[in-house]
Amino acid sequence: MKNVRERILEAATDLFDTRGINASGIDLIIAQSGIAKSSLYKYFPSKNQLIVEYLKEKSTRFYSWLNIKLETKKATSAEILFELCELLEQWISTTEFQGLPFHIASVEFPDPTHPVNNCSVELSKELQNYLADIAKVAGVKDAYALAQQLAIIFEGGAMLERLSPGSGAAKKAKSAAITLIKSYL
Amino acid sequence: MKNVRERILEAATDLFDTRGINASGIDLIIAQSGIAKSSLYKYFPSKNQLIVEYLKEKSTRFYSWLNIKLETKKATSAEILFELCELLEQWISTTEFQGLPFHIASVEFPDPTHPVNNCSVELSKELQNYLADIAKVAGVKDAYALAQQLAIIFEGGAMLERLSPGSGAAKKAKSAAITLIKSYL
DNA sequence: AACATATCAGACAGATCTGTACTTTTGATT
DNA sequence: AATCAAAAGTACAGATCTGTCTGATATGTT
Repeated sequence: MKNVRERILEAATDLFDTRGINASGIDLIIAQSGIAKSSLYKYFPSKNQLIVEYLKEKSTRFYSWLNIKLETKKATSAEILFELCELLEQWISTTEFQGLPFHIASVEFPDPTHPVNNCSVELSKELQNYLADIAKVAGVKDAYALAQQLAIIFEGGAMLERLSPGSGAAKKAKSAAITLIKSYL
Repeated sequence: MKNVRERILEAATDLFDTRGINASGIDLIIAQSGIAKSSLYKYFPSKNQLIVEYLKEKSTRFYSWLNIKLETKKATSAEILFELCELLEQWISTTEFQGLPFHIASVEFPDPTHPVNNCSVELSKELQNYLADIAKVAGVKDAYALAQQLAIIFEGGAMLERLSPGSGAAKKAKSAAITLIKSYL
C-alpha cells in the first residue's frame, strides 16, 4: 500500500479533475482515499494547502513528461518547437484530459489575494517561461513574445477541448501554433 | 427605478463577474439589488435559471456590441476579419473584463448534464458559428476551420488576460490571429 | 374608502461544508 | 508480551447555502 500522503493526493486529484475543486468536499476525498479525516488534516493542514499541492504536483508531472519526451527526440534548433507542438497536442487530446488545473483553480478561486489564485497565476507564468526557454533554444529572436502567443493558443485549445471533448480543438491549436512559429523563423 | 427583474439580473451580473458564481449566494444578490428574496424567486424560480439568464444576457450584449461596431465600419471582404480582431482585442482589454462568462460557468459547473454546463457549451459553439459566418463573408474557403482557430486564440487570450490583467495577452492574441488569418487568404 | 396586487422583510428547514476533538484500533518494535 | 506512535472512526461546532413560508407594507384601481 502506498504512502498515506500520496493516497490522499491521488484521490483529491481524481476528484478535483472530474468534479471540480469546490464540489469535492473533504468527506468525499477521505471516502475515496480510504483515509481518516484526522490523517488528512495531519498531512494537509487545510484544504487550501491540499489544493496548492495538487496544483504543484500536476504541474511538475506535466513538465517532467514534456522534458523526457523532448530529450528523447533530441531535436535541434527550430525543430524542437514543432516537436513541442506535437506533444502539447497529445497532452490535451488524451481522454483523461479535463482542462488545465490552474485554469480551473483560478476560476474557482477568483480572489486575487487567495493562495490558490496566487498559485494559479504563478503556474500560468511558469508555463510561459518554459515555452520561452524552448523558443530561445530554437533561436527565436523575440522568444518571449512567441512564448506568450503559444501559451494563448494552447490554453485556448485546452479550454475548448474541455468544453467540447473530441471536437478537434487540440489539433487545430497545433496547426495554428505551427503557422505562428513559422512566421517567427 | 428600473424593472425588478433587471435590477436582480444587474446585481447578479456584477457579483458573478467579480466573485464567481458559486461564491455569490442568493442572500448577497438580494442585498446588492435591494430586492426581497421572495421577489427574486418569483422572477427566477431557481438560482440555476438565474445563472442561465445571466449567461444569455452577457452573450446577447456581446454580439449586439460586436454587430453594431462591425456595421459602422462596413468593411468589405477580408477587411472585416481584421476589424473583428481589433474589436475582440478591445473587448478583452477593457478593465471591467473578468473573463468569458461561459468559461467561468463551465468550470464552476463541470457536470455535463447540468443545465448551466449545457448552456456554456452551447454559447461556446455559438461563438464559433458567429466567427465562421464572418469568415464566410470574408470569402475564406475553410471558414469553419479558421473560426475554430480564432476562437481558440481569443478564448486563450481572454483566459490569460484574466489571469494576469494588463499583461498584454489581448494584444498578443490579436497579432497571432492576424498572422493566422493571412495564412488563410 | 375598500380591495387587489406587488414587494418587502425575515424566520426557518434541511442540506452541506471545513476543521476540531476525542476515543478506539492497528501494527511495528523492543 | 508490553509499549508507543500512526491511523481509523466518528461526533460535533460553526458557518454557509438554496429554497419555502408567513406576515407586514406599499401602491394603485375601482
